[in-house]
This record gives sequence, C-alpha cells and structure tokens, in this order.
Amino acid sequence: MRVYNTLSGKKEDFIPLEPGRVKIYVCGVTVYDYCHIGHARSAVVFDVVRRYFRYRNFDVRYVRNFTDIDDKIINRAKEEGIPWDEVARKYTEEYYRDMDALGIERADVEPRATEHIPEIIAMVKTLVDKGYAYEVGGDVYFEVKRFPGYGKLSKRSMDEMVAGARVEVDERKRNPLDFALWKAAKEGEPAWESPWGPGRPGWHIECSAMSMKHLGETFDIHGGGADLIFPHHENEIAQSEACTEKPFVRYWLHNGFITISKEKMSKSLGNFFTIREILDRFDPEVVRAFLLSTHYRSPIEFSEEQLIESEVSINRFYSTVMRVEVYLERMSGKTRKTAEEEMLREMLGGFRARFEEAMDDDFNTALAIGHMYELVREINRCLDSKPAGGSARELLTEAVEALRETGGVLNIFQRSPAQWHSSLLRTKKLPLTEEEINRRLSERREARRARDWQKADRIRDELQKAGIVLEDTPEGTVWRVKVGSE
RNA sequence: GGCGGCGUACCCAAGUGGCUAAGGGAGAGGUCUGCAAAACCUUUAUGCGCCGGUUCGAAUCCGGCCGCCGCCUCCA
Repeated sequence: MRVYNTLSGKKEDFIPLEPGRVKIYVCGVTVYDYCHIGHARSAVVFDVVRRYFRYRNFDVRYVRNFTDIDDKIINRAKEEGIPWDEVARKYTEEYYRDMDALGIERADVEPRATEHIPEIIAMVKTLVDKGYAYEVGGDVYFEVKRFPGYGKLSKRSMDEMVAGARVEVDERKRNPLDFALWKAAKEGEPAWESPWGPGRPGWHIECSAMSMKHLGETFDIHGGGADLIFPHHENEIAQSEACTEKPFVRYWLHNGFITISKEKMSKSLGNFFTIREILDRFDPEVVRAFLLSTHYRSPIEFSEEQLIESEVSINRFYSTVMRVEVYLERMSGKTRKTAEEEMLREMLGGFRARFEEAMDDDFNTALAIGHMYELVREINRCLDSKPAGGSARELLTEAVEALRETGGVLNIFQRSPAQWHSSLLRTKKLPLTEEEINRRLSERREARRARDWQKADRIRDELQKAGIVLEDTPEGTVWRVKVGSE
C-alpha cells in the first residue's frame, strides 16, 4: 500500500510500526455546533481508510477524539444560557446522530479532553521541566524556537511565519508563534486545578496527550482535514516530540476541503450546509458516494447537481441487483451458455485485484468506484444475453457478492433494492405508501392482462407524476422511485 | 509578500513517461418493448489551460505565461 504523507510531501510505501497492526488517530470535532458536510468528508474518508485496512486484514486500532472544552464551547454556553458541559453533551449527541446516519463506524476509543486532564497536566509539566515551555501568569506557553523541527509538516520556516504573521501579538509571549498549552481561567470559566493555578488545556495539547495515551508515543497514522496542518498538527508534533524525544507520527494524512462556488466551505464564510440539511433531502449512501467520488486529497465542489448524479449512480447499482434478483427467480433450469457470460466471468476474475490496486494507491476511491461500475455494466450485458443454468446463476450471484463486499469498504451497496427504494420513498417524501403502489400495480396487471393499454398507461402516468417509475419486464412489473431528472 | 495545490469532453472525474485518455451524468441515434422504462450498442477530447524545451516517445518531466483556489488567524 502507498499513502501520501504530508510530512514528506509524497506517496510512500505504508509500513506499519508493528507488522499486521495499524494505529490511527483522527482529529474529531469540537462539540459546540451542528456538523457540516466538511466534517462529514473527513469522517467518511477516514472511516474508509479504517475499513480498507481491516479489509486488508490489519488489526486496526482507531482513535477519534472529541474536544469538549474550548473557548467556542464556553462562548456558545453564554449564548444559549446553558452550562458549558451541557453544550458539549448536546452537540456530542447531535454528532452521533449525524455520523451514525452517514454510516460512520464508532471509533475503538473516543477520548474527550475533559477526561484526560491528569495526562494533559503531566505532559505540560514535563515540557516545563525540560525547558520547552514557560509559565506566565497562570498560562503556560510552548516556546516554539526551542523545537528545531518546527515547521516541518507545514513546510515553512519560523522566519517566514513571523514575517507574514497575522497573529495578534501577545506581549507576554516570548515569540508570537508560541502557543498555549494551558490557559488560566477567568472568573466564572470552567477550571481544573493545576501546578499553575486553575485553568483549562489549550487546544493542541489534548490531541498529543490522548493519542499517546491510547496509541503509544509513536503511532502509524494521524489524520484530519487539511486545515489542521497548521497550526494544530504542527504544534502537536512540536510538543509531542519535545516531550518524548521520539518521532510522534509516521504518516500524516489530510483530506481536502469541500468548496461552494470554488471557495472553501467554512463556518466563518457562512457558506456551509449542515449534514442534517442534506440528509433531509438525500439518502446517506448518496452522500457517501458523493464524498468518495473524488480523491480524498482533492477539493470537491458541493452542489445539488453532484448529489443527484451520485443518487443516479447508486440507483444504477440497485437497479442492476434488482434485475439479477428478478432474473434468477425465473431463470429456467436448462443450460444456455453465452459469450457475455464468459466476458463477465473474465471481468469478475480480475475485479478484486483492480479494486485493491486502486485502494492501495493512496485510497483511490474514485478509481475503485469506476471499476465497480464497469462490473455493473458487464452484469447487465450478461443479463441481456439471457444465459441459463447453474453456472450462470453462480456467476451472477458471485458478481453481485463481489460488489457488495468491496462496497462494504466504502460502506455503500449494503442494502437490498427493496430497502433502497423504500428508503428513497421516505427521503423524497413521496405521498405514497408501498401498499398503495402495490395495489395500483395489481390493478394495472389486470388491465394489461385484458390488453386495456389505455388504463394501464393511465396508471403508469399517474404513478410517474407521483414520482414512481414502472418497468415491465418479461418476469413481471417492478417499481422504482424516480431519481435524477427522469 | 511567503509557501503549496489545481486547470483532462457539455458537466463531474480517474489517469503522473509508452497499448484504443477509466468510470458516471447529460445530449443524439439505434436494439429491445403493446407503448414506455430499465438495460445494452454506437456516438460526443487526433487531444489533456497556453507557449517553448527534454525524450525514440509527454496529459504525465523541465521552464515561462495565463486563470482558479488554499494555507500563513479559529476551521474537517
């Protein structure tokens, strides 16, 4: 496997610290507001990274934190007039609601900053004792110029940064780039006792303390959004390596941003969509497919049109599975070989290797999905050729199974066509129940049997207007929810 | 100002030295169908922002130019 390491700026062979095991830490969220689609991208991308390592038979230990104490949480608490820990609790719950819906698996360990205060204090103390940090009036700062490697991740020198600094100058800091490890509490703010007086941890220190506690002083992969490279991850490296005198992380992985009209989606620009706004109108599987349709390091433009395209793609998969199901139910027992059957067999033979080759190359999900749809087309070609017999049955079943299995790594393609369509019925808020649709279907079946095409077409048109498409096949009539611009 | 990235068909998007430049969407034509739908087939980039260069050979490497974006402040 090859992964792009932000630290080296190139793709590298992935060699785990311990053979067969991989330890991953991903920066989660600060729980002070609803998550937007950018948070979803990061969550989905690293969820897939984790699933792929597992597919590759690695023993994966996956840690993702919650920042549950921070200035933003304190401010939010003031705004809402509720205690700060109530804010954290509420938005942690909302996080789970969104991420569970998106099919993001829970991490093996989900540490919270407030549950690691002793570890954080111990680490800050070590840094002070070693002379990497200094205390000023109850605040403790990391002294950046004491750490020679500072800037190695974000590829800048300290001089450049100081020169172009837009950082507000704090007179108490020895250098504008020095960052807070511990912040003294102001009147009425949440606080924990420490050797420097009551206060709370700075933002960066929690990730160092928690990742090292749960994964060790050196671990394999640290991930997050590209906006965390500087200063967050740069600072994590400085304080962690200063503390342990060991390399902190072997591979740094960063996902690209979501853009709207080519501009980065962000809280401050206000051009963001929350996950639940999107899930109100699109199926979670569609959102995942959308987020994985572009390589994880590239920017991805968010638009309604793109989501609809993804919906059409996913629908294509389930339509094909439905075709296979219906076909196999009625397939005659006689054997009938076709050339297309052989072509499918051949394509299926190399399919997993192609999938793995794509994913091995820095998690190229876009290419992997491309291979999946090539297989979908070949399945359809095979069905069109109307093969029959046990080996054809086995082949079609295996092909669908291969798509489900590889789809499992991306957590797509996991439902039945019936589940997909009944879910679409709800997502699109169609004013029809499945019972009603089936009733109309049997009415139409009678009409067609009587060759009353007018009535049959009328029923079809009515359903079409209500968002349901009918397909008459030799094996009977099936219904689907209308997607895209049909 | 410093550092970095991107520019592939009507749209999205893979491809980073060598077979016909994946895949999806949209459009057009066709096969199938009672008619449709779905599916399949054909078709839509002699060319990968522009100009040079390296090479037997470049979308892919190098240089310049144009355009877009990101980071340097909280941010996934």
